[in-house]
Amino acid sequence: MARERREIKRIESAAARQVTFSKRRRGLFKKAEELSVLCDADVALIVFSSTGKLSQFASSSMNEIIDKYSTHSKNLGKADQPSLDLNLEHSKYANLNDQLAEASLRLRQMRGEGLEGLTVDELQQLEKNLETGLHRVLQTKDQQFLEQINELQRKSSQLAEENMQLRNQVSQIPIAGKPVVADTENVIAEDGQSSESVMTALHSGSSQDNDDGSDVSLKLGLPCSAWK
Amino acid sequence: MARERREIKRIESAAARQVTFSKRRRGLFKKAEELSVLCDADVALIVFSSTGKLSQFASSSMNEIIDKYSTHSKNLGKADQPSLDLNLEHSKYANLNDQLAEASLRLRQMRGEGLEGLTVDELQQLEKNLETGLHRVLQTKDQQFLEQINELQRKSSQLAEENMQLRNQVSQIPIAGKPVVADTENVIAEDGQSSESVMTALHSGSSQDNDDGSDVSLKLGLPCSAWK
DNA sequence: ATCTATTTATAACC
DNA sequence: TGGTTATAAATAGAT
Repeated sequence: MARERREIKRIESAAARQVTFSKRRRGLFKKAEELSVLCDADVALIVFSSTGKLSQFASSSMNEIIDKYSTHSKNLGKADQPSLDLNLEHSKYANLNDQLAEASLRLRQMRGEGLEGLTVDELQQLEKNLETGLHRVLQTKDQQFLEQINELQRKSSQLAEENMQLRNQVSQIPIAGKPVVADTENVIAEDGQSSESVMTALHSGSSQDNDDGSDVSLKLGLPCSAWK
Repeated sequence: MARERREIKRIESAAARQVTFSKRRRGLFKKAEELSVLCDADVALIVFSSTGKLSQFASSSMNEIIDKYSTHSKNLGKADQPSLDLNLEHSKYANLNDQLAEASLRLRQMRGEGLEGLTVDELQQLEKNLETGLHRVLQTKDQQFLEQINELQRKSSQLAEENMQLRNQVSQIPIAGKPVVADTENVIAEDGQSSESVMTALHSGSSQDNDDGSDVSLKLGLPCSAWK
């Protein structure tokens, strides 16, 4: 059931055998439990690895099942007492199961499924919850965008400063020909302007123009993959 | 593992349970044998159907494996029951617990809580889900309002008709004094008008003016508690 | 342990 | 029960 079909025959390599044992054992136990739950069957599974290690599963109690098995061909079906432990475990389990079912139902309803049986009041409550949730999600998203923008802005300022220093250094290298002072001033002016436009976008349209916010990084020449 | 995922939970329909039992039991036994052959393991599998029928598999001899199992159990402690069930119950329990935690987290997030750790992509997915859910909830609510309105309209028409018949009867009772014909005509005209206004509300503002829709029943004199 | 390409198992139908 | 088919799971082999 995989890359290649594997012949059902003893695996010679001890390492491979161990790996397969581990994987298949898990699957076997899972299926044993599923059968017992789905079909209300009593299942007992005992496995000894080739190294002699024991694994076991029993849907109720191993001893109980083995007893039942032993006496099955014989005569008496004796009344076995369900242990206190089992009952307790079962009720805890059932309780958790109920909670999970409840949570799943609510999730489905929030996704807009299974609404048929709801009253108008319930629908309105759901609507309110959804609107609240949506609002908070949008707020959080906005906040993340703002943080990204701030971060990008910080980086760009830093880069601009480094840039200026580098240009200063360059300008001090004696070169025959034209001076570079005018060039440097030009660059500083450009940086100041772009930084200010970012600030503007940040304060005016932050709650609606998030996607436009993403473009800021492009303008700054930083790749999208650098986000988060 | 099929047309649809099936929740691992007791199948209520006896017929379906029987079919699933038969199919899954075959699969389980097949895998038990494969494990024993591939990995040179000693495997014993005992299954009692919900009707009490026994099926078994043992890679060597069932009694031999059971004996080996008993020996192991003794070594691990006299009371073997706790170790068996507890481990299994515990893993089942933990698994359920995980599922519940997952569902709760998602619910919280849909309610807009615990969003701090999410990436922008995750937030946008959440936003999309919320919008879809909200849209479906609104649609369902609208539909219920429409149904209520239709029902109220039907009732009001019926009442109006009864009313007219009653007035007809009343008008035929001989009374000294003024005739009642004019009065009757008046009432009929009023009913026609009110019915038409309901229709108008229904077709024009159904998707936004739901709260106004509730008032229709008040105008018609039906109590809110009669809804649903 | 984690990741895919494949093989199996199997749920819903007949 | 015994097929058929679309899908969900398991898992072999590689990382």
